[in-house]
Amino acid sequence: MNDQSAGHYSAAGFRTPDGAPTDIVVFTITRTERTGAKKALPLRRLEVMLIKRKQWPCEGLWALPGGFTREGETVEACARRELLEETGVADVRLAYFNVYSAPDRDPRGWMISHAFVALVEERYVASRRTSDEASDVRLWPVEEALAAELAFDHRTIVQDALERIRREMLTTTIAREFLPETFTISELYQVITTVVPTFEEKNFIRKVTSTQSRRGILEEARDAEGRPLMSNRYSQRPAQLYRFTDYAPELSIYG
Amino acid sequence: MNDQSAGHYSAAGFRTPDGAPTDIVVFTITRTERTGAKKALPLRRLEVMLIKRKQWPCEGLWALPGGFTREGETVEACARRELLEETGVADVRLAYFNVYSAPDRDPRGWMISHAFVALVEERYVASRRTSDEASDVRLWPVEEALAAELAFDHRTIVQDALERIRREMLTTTIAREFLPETFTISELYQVITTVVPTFEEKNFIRKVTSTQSRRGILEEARDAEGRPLMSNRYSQRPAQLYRFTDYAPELSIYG
DNA sequence: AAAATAGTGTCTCTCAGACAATATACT
DNA sequence: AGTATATTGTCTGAGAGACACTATTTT
Repeated sequence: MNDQSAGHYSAAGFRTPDGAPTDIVVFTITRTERTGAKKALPLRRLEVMLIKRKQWPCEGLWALPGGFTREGETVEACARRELLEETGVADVRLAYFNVYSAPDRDPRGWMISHAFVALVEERYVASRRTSDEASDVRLWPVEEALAAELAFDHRTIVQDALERIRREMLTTTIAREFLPETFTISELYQVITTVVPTFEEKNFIRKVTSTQSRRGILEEARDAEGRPLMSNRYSQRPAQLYRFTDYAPELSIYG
Repeated sequence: MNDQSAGHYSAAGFRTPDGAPTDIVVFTITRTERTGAKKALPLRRLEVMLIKRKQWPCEGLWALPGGFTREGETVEACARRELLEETGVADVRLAYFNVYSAPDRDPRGWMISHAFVALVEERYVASRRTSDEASDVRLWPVEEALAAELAFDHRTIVQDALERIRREMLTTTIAREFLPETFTISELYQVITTVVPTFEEKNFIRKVTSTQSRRGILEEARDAEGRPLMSNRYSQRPAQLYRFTDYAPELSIYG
């Protein structure tokens, strides 16, 4: 029985977990302007935020940010707090996606970990900094992170998170998390293919724009006088700007 | 610090959870043959398995089956074990779907619960029985269960599980979990509408059968000589039997 | 003028959706 | 024969997909 839990029910004297940590997979898309004077879309790359561990166990290995849930807090509150403490990232949307409970996953003992995923614009992670537990915080290209040796079972967690956002990128409007409020169709297409390299739609603009099939997920951006807002930031000819609506399409395999 | 965890790492002396229980939401579709000699589809109803609690806390209230994870077992193994111990249900597919960690969710202390959902044919739950912890085990029509006072936060958990299977019923082929190996289009349609009452497709047979839009999720059942297998169990004119293929369609809002 | 990217016209094929018509077998 | 359910025929309008063409701006 837990000596701090006097007065609490003991589950028939069973041993209880040594902790309920959280791990947060923070994805961002970095943008690198292409060299040369040509107007062109920037290079985009999907990256994941990792911290270098200072302490045993897995000292010196790169790991996901995260830490132990405290009494009186939900696991989501814990994830939010740890993300801020360890990396300085605040005010992001966190989505819970899985639990990791293999008995040998953590040499410190019996740890059942709760994994969250967050998608952020690059500027949100600009404020990242080191902390007591991390000697370094940096963004890793996802493929590199998956090829490296990470602490604990964090490679599996990153892999699972990646599969999750790939599915959601195609079935929900989470692309908006990586985009400014208004954007061109090319930018949207580029974001989607950055996360899901296998995505290919020939007539993307037609599909996403046509009355029926777009199902109203996008609307044209207009100024106060109702004139279409355009952008020629990445192109010669100005492109129409769009924004996501609040509409959430319902998908079905049956019709 | 946990006195049974001598030799284990202590998370800086933080208090640890008092348990990591699991809760399992078992859905089934009951079939009741309609009275009268007419050939007709049976009445189907979505039901959830609940047990009546024998002990404090929430004594006498209906609750989800579940229990505490033991050292050396994953939360999924725990869910499987508890389901067998408490209800006699074995060999079902369990899907993890959420964690419940509100600090006050369990009067016994700090309990972080892991919720699983299972879809089973009615015959799987025929073997249900009572146990040490449950004075009764029975299937509740889902709407009744959601209107009743359930133990802990189990009403919320059932609600979340229901939303989850409603989404999956339309986006995956989980309908197969409620159907025999071969079935008629009418049976499939009935299963879908039982779980998702708002589902309505006028020309369902055309959609699910046509080359393109069915995306190959169904195939006609045939006998050894290649003749189509038919069933007139629920109809005058025999209906073609189908089975699900292994094909998992990929959905997208972008095309 | 040439290049680069945005967007449109147009054609064909298929599907969605509606409804009528036909098929099968029970009462 | 009448009825209940399954399945097909047929028509129309709309979209998917391909590709050539036009538009706008920079170099």
